[in-house]
Amino acid sequence: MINITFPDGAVRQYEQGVSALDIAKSISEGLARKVLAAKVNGQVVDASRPITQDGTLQLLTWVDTDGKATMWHSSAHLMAEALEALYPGVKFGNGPSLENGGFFYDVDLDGRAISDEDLRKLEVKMTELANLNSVYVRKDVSKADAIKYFTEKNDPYKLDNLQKLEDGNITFYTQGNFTDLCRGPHIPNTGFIKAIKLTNIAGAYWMGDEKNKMLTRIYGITFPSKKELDEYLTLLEEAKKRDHRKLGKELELFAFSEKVGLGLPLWLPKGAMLRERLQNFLQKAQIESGYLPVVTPHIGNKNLYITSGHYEKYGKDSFQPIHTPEEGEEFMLKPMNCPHHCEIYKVSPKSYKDLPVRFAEFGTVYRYEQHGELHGLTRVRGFTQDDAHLFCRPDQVKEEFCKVIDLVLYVFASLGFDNYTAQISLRDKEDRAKYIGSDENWELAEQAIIESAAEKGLKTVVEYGEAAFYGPKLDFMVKDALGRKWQLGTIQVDYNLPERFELEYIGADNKVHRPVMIHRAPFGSLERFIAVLIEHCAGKFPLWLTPTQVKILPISDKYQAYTEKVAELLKKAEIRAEIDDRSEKIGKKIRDAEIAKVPYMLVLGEKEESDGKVAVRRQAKGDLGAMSVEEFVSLIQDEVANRKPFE
RNA sequence: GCUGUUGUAGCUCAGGGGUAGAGCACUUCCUUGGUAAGGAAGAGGUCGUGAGUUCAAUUCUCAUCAACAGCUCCA
Repeated sequence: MINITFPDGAVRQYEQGVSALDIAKSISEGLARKVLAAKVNGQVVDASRPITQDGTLQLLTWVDTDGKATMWHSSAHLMAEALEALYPGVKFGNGPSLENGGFFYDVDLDGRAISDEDLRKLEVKMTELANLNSVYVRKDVSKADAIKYFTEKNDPYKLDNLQKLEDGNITFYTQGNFTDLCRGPHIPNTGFIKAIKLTNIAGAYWMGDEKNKMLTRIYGITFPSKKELDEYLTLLEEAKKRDHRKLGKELELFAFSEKVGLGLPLWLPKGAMLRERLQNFLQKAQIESGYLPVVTPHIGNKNLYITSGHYEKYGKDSFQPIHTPEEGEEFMLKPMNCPHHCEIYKVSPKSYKDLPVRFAEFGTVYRYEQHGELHGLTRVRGFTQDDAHLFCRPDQVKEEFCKVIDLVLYVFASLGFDNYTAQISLRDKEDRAKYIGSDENWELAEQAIIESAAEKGLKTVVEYGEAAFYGPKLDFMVKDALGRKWQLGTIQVDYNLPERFELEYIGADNKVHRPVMIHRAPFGSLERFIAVLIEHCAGKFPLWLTPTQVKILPISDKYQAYTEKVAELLKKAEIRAEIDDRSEKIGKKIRDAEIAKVPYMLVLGEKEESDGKVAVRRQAKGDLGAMSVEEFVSLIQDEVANRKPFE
């Protein structure tokens, strides 16, 4: 007999070799019908796997993240089975479940194109196969047998995968007529898959390497019932409504023009003013924290970037140099502010007493981003970084770094961003050739980041290979409406550029020393930050940022004089108000203001004029009743001063 | 850059080998209406661009540009 400990702490005895499914059945048949997989001693396994020794057990159902992931992974196998039935000879790459929900399978269709119509046929086939309740059967195989199987099947990708696996550690899973190389686990049988939606088709390089063949990637998602699928589809629709590209157009914040150029955003008046408020907000905080504003030009001599190393690394990803007609000198559109700031540092000799110095600039930079990468405001070719470079003594690095973390967290908190991930981005463990500088300096920089993050009690994840070429980073990652991850704030410790630019200061020992540089940008770029902000608040900006704070809605033009008087009072109180004096009914004016997501509406008619009041309506909430203009002004000013989120 | 999809009015979209349509927005007129759409009339498009097939192309074919989804990249 073995002892099984349940999540609630209860311990029960079972016969050795009992499966999670058996245990579920012993509790209730109903539960057994819902079990997708099991977590035994913290490891997710098939519910049918025999348990041979004492341990903890958690039965995984649809409510568990691991349960969902298992179901989606099994769905990928189901799709593969359907593909093989419809397209004999199809070759399979990898088919995992996805963190954001669903699964994909990369397949080689041998040049055949697949259309949306084909996806519908594939869904039908999958449903047909799912209804057969085929059991997912696990089988240990030797490497030789596995190679034989896929050689006969003529599947080079599976053979590729097999190469990396060790003998004795290889399993096949078979359901119905389909067998796959897979470590599992899987759901008990295909019957659990009740609702299927194949969402889209895209290309993907084999093993993620652009030198390899591009396979067809088919995305899908499945659910244990039709109802859940419908809910998912509704949620997707809602997410699309938050898309900053859609809202940016609707709210007249920014636009793009083919004539101006790809990835070069045009800020419309409302967007530009919002941007400026954001900029002023941060500038104020920075000045309070001892930053010194600097301004540098939009172009710089190519030699500047050769010195920094950016030219060698990113020359191809920059706009090509501009040549001066007389001297033949080469100038580049500024892709980074740091080299300029290094030169500012060098303008005057520095003493250890001068440090740290903190140069801040809302610097607009230009990068030749790959055509296919351009995406709304999140990935553009011209953007403004809320950049600053801190030059400090080695003994000051940690303190300065911690202060920057505080600033980033202050910015995020002020805007109600709480779903971020703090990511420590380190060097690639294998490929060190991508980076400049000595191992010693890298280790110092990495240590400084890790220690500072720990000191601030930040919950972090470590990602290897995500560092900048000159140093490691602490990145603040946020997801957009459609679940895509973007880097916003970033803090980087850099021992390398000071060396390349030969930056110096005179120490207390009267000797020459090298400062350490911290690169940092709490927003990252204003463009990307605003994009994420738009999606975060679904276009309903906090009152302190929103372009139009108040819409004044007279009932009819009889109240024009009173309307103008109210507008004048609001203007004096620095409240951004607009009058809707169209010859429309009040219902229409309200509807339009609601759709424009204007936070406050003032309805002005006979009653208000005679009482000297305003009838206040809050967007999405409705009538708040009448109050005096003074009361309304202090209501607004209070909300602005506290930087309340819109709700 | 790669793979796939799309490209019709300011916006959202329908249509289809015989040179175009809806709703919203816009303009004018009527209406002066109390918390999410009052009525009427009007204006607006060489159907992304270029070439080919055809008596005829916005519709079919090819190329090109752009947008979208994903991959690769991201100082």
